[in-house]
Amino acid sequence: VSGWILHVDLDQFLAAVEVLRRPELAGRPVIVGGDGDPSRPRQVVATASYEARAFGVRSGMPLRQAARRCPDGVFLPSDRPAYEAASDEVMATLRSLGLVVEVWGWDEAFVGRPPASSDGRPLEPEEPEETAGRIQQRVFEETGLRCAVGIGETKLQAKTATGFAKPGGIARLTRRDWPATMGDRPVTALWGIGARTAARLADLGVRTVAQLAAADHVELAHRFGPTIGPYLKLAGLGGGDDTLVDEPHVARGRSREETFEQDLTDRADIDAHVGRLARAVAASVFAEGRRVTHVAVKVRTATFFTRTRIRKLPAPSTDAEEVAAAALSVLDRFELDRPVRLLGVRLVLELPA
DNA sequence: TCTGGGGTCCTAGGACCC
DNA sequence: TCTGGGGTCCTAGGACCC
Repeated sequence: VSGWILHVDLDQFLAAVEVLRRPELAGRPVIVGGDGDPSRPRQVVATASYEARAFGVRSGMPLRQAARRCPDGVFLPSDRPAYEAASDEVMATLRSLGLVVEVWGWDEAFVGRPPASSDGRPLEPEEPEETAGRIQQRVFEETGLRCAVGIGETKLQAKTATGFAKPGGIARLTRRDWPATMGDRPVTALWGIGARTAARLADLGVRTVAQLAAADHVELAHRFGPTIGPYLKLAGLGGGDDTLVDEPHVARGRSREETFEQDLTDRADIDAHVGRLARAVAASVFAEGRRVTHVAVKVRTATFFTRTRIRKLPAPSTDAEEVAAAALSVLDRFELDRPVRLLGVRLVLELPA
């Protein structure tokens, strides 16, 4: 692409989709997550509308806690197919504007203007804010959804700028104003740096973005490895990837996991659930013509102790019964002597030639 | 009022071979 | 018998993101 990278992020995506099909919910605190019943445990908030966030409801919060904070909230079950359909519509709208689109999850995309239109004519130069405005207008017209747009020279700058644009605005962040805008912020303000990495950086005396930008890259490589180490310093400088890949994403794996409302203690139950999960994931990948190379099983006990084991199949498989049998054999390698809270099956997929 | 589900990528260490 | 590297494959776990 030429020039700018834009990052498009849909506002309160799941809640917005729900309000679209139930307009009477507009302006009300809407909380999407689990099966929508906040009286049941072991479910969390997927997305809260801004009205609900005003009550302190956040993503990842247990639904029961959300219900306490926001007793008049409208609790709705998570409806994946609806969100996938809405997401597809948004991405199609972005492409219809002649933009290069790299999809980044349900509710995000990096986009850029190609150097020439599809008929080969060079495009007129345009200020990125103008492009951003057209994106917001068209996405709203076509889908009824609002989005924030960040503008930068790299993906990191654009994505960071989006944080300043929410909700519904446009913001630009460049190499030039990066130090003044980001320098004093904690390193966790950077995409890809979480609490763990921040704690390890703090051991080196690095707490702010400016300190990270000035850190010794040899020391970072030594402490964090040859890939992550150099990336950290680059992130401190606001640099990094500035290319867009508009090929459709090819999934590396697919998984299904389930937290049980009541812990499982009976081995026959555990086997039955693992078999069921394995067959379900296998069916969904075989429906897309993919082959399975590895089968992984995840077990979380009542104490939240979580372990994963994985086995490579002798040859790539398209046989659901073989996958289920492999999952059960992997399960056999666990010591199942504690009540089980969660079971999961993940399949690693062969990359298409 | 304990802690979802679905992903991706990276690193470390052991096994094994030359 | 001991010792050394390098390289690849495999699994487990860590970390992060939406």
